[in-house]
Amino acid sequence: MSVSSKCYYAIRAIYALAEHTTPEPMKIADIAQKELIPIRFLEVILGQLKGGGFVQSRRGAEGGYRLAKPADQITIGEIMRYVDGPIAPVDCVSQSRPKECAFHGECSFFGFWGRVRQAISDVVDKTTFADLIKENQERKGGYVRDWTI
Amino acid sequence: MSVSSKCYYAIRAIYALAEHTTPEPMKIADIAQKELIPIRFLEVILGQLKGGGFVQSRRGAEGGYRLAKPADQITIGEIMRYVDGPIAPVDCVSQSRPKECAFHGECSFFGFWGRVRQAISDVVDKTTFADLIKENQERKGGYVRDWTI
DNA sequence: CCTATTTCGACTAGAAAAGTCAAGATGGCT
DNA sequence: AGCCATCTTGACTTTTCTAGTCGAAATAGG
Repeated sequence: MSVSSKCYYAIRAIYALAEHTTPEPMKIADIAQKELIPIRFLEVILGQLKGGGFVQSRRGAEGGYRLAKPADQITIGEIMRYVDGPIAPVDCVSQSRPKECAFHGECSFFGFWGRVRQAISDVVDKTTFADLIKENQERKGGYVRDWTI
Repeated sequence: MSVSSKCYYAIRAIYALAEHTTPEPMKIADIAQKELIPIRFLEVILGQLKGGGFVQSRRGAEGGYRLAKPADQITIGEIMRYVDGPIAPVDCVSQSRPKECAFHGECSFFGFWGRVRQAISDVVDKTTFADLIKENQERKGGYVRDWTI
């Protein structure tokens, strides 16, 4: 029941990009340093995330990465699914590509595993990176400036 | 985020023993056949479960395994933890043996992973094997005879 | 004593995870 | 145009875990 380190790295990389509000893209080396990710491995991961449409890159000097969409439109669950595959304790209760097990419709555990999967989804699919950033600003600063009118 | 097949086998083995209500112990071969578990692998698993105090064994002819305590006193979560280790998406939020990560108290994800772990625990630690058996009797038979007065 | 059965530890093949590396393509800057 | 920092790609390695397998010993009942 645990997330691969690759997946956690991916999540942290996205988080770093989400916190990086200035317009120029963020360099791989900066992300790696901030989030303590092996730089060569991070290259691989960012390449994958680009393929999934989560980040964009700019080459050349002054190049780097930035988010492809606003942080409040990316959930943690999306990234977990994209990097680690379906979120399901056993294959037969996967939402996206359920796999029939040997017990077909007569499995005594189908309902149970379904409830486990739902419990996880309820957390990870309802949390966006914007939510996390806000949560941490509150925790650190004690308050968050609210710009809404 | 998935359970090892060893762990799922262990859960199914316990379930088979819980359903086996006659007094004599149940043979490994019978459990293996009923739950579709490779018999040699099941030997390994039952040995481990015995070490954890979940099952008892009797050797020799007419030997076999039986539960060490009633089915309503064994939760799925216990078995999962015993076989697969702590139930936690990342090591730092494990209840039993949390492992400090490189970010110490300043981790932006600590709260989030904690909520994920809690969501899972809320399901697996509150479901006993007796609950599962009852659920399946209701599903199959349409009703369950209630022997309580 | 004999036999069925459990028990135990060692062993292994294969896959996946985690990370490394080198060489080439690209784009901004001077 | 030329330089250089940076991204891009794909192959490669190393380590760890998974999912078993196997053989021999111990044991209990008949």
